[in-house]
Amino acid sequence: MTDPGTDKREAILDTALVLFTERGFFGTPTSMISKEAGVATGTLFFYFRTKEDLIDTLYRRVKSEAAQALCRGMESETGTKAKIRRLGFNAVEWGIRYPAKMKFMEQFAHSPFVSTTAHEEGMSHFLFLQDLVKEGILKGEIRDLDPLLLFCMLASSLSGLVDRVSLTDDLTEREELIVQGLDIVWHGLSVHPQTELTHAGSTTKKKRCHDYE
Amino acid sequence: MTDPGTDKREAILDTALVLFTERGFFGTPTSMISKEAGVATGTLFFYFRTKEDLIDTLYRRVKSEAAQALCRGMESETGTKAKIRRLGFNAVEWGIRYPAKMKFMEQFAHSPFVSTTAHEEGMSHFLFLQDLVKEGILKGEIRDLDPLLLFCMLASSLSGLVDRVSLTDDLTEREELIVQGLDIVWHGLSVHPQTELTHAGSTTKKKRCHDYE
Amino acid sequence: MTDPGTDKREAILDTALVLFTERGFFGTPTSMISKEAGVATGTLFFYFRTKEDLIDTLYRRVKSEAAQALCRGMESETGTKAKIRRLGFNAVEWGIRYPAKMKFMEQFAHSPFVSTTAHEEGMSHFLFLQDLVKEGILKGEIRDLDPLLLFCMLASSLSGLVDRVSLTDDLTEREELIVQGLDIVWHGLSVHPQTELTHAGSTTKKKRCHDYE
Amino acid sequence: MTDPGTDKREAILDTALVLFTERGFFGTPTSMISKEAGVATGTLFFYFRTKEDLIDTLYRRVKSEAAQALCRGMESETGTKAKIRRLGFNAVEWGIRYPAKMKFMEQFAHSPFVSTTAHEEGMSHFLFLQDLVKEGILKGEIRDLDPLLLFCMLASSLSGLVDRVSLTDDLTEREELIVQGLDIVWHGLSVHPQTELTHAGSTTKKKRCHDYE
DNA sequence: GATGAATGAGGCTTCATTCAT
DNA sequence: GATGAATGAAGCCTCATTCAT
Repeated sequence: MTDPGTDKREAILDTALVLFTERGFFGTPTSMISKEAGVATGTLFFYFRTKEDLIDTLYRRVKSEAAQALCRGMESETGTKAKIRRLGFNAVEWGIRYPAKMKFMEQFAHSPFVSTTAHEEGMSHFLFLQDLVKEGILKGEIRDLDPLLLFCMLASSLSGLVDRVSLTDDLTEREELIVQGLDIVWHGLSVHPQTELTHAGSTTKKKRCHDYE
Repeated sequence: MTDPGTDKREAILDTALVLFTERGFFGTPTSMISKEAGVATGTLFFYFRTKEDLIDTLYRRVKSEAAQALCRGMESETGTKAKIRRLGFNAVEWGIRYPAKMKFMEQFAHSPFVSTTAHEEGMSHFLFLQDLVKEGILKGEIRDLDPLLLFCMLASSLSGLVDRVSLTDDLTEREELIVQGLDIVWHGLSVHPQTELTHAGSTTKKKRCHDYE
Repeated sequence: MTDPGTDKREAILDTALVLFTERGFFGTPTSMISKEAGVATGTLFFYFRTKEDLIDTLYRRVKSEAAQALCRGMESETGTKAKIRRLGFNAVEWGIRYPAKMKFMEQFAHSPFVSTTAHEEGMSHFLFLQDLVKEGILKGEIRDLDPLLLFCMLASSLSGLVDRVSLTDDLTEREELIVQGLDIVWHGLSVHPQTELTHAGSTTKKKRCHDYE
Repeated sequence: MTDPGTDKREAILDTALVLFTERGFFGTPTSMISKEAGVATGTLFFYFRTKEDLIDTLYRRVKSEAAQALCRGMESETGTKAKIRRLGFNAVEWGIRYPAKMKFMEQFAHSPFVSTTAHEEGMSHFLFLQDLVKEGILKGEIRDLDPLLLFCMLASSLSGLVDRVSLTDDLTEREELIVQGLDIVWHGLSVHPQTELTHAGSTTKKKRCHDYE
């Protein structure tokens, strides 16, 4: 059913992702990757010219996948607030569901082992976020500050939110934290933070969700 | 004046800090450290039992130094807002002034090469931030949300701010960005964000600064 | 026209010859040979059991070809002097025309990668040279010295001559050098070197050539 | 007595020389060299940056040593004939005494593993031979042919002579062959080959030697 | 006949660490 | 305290060869 020629390549990529995040780039011998992936040492170097080529490919793939996850359902949202909320939910959901990929992105975001071109390509997937910010400013919904600053703080805040949410396994608590976190984010960025969430501490999820709409 | 026997130790630590941030832990051979520091290979292992011992020592030192920098002038501030503002300024200033140390902290914050005890010791220096948040909540100045969430988002936001500020060399622009960034942070966390900055895009720095006081 | 099944075999042999001389035996991966020859990796091992089998086949072929080139027109020459002159011209001409093959022979003449049997077979093609020397001795035209010594010095001298001639691209100069070189050789070997070339530096080719006849 | 720090370096060089000539450059793993030399793998790379650095060093050393051996006693000889005779004896003697070094020079004379600068440096040691040839031409003792040609053929002839002499272990036969070979060389190069050796086949060594003087 | 993905032993080199001086 | 030659385990990568298609 699956392309047999691609199976090993995929196995290597999957294994490498986990090992790299657990042990770092230099901490993970290629021999360990191939052994864990169930292939021969040579096979790894058949699909990837070098160890760096492997991490580069991995980086591009994860970045692109993350960007796509962030966009999910975005087009059906209308206002900037709704879009940011959707973005935040997507981000947190993805970060929680794929902790290894999340960690991988954080760890290698500024890594010298990832080539400059891969870094740039990875960054390009997220340009739509800057557009989102700029659009919000034009619409008068987001404060008229440096767009790049808004983008940086939006991104880092979401990352901090994922960190916090990851600390608990309770789904209800998670939901609660996400709502709180996104509210903080929106308060920080928006022009009219008066329309803030007032029942942050409540447990009636449904209701809170309406506040966003 | 200085203990001559400690000079070499210091030289090793200073050199290692720079090299580790530039090239990573595994990317920096101990031989390179000793050569750059102007000592023999054996000397490094006289002062530090292993390479990991060296990075551990470095980590403790930088973390402690960073924490101290964050606190500077904190005791003279009264309100929570003022304290957070002071904290933000301190953070950005330190991050800009010691980019190597900043990068070191980011890079090794979750590194497996730093021992667990060193990580814990490093973390303990920043507990006062959580106290600050809790105190703000009690005083009704910070929103009554999960304190750990507030802490995480405060920390990550400041980190994002430093990232953005580091992208420019223009001192005036930096000042502007810091003011904007801290304003966003405060808006996100505070109970009454109505007292917001309204002329963010203006060039009248002085005035904006007064808004904070 | 040509057997399509043999085309690939020939392509492999041709490519291998060039690559082996350019890069040596160990410096030339079989994968490089097959790629340059435009065939798959497996194909090479269909025609040649091992890499050593390939070089063995190559060695036999080149040696045999070289021997044949040396003999060209030999039967029509009568005296020993004329035969040696013809031999010399043939040798230099072949060495100049097929530098890759020449280099190949020099390089693998004592190589352990070529099997002993191939070496012996290759050597056998040149036994006629020893016969030539012995015949010359019997006829009183070549000095009565150790025949094997005469053979060794004849061969090495011709090799040195090719080396020198290869250094220039000018055809006239080449011709001149060949004549001079063969004269030196003949002076060294012959019983009556009194009939020597006297106008070595002149440019009147034709005349000098007559001296040989 | 001997410098202990240089012992290992020398052991590596000596071992490498033998192994390289026996098995070729690529056929000799560095691990084999270090094991045979009785040092650790790392030690080889402490003294030589790379495997190529090792062969380069070896090449320079052997070439320089060979050149020096060729010159031995040269200054006390007066005529060109005597000098060439001395040269020939020196060459053969050295080639016989150090067959590994001889083979090394032959094998790597055109090797791509030896750097261009090492090749040039090696060649420079033998420039005096060209001067010798030119001087002989000026004195009217050597034929007025292309000096570079004379040099090439002198060198290759001596090499062929060593090859032949190496085939026997009998000292008397060797002496005989050397005398014969040098006579052939001199006949080839000299202006007046009439003064040739006439008793080449005789066994009275002493006498033959006088013929040269 | 022909292909090329897959194998795994083995090569070159690095580097943390030791220890005699 | 300080040195640096010496060690050898381990890492990245190559490549001759096989085999299912």
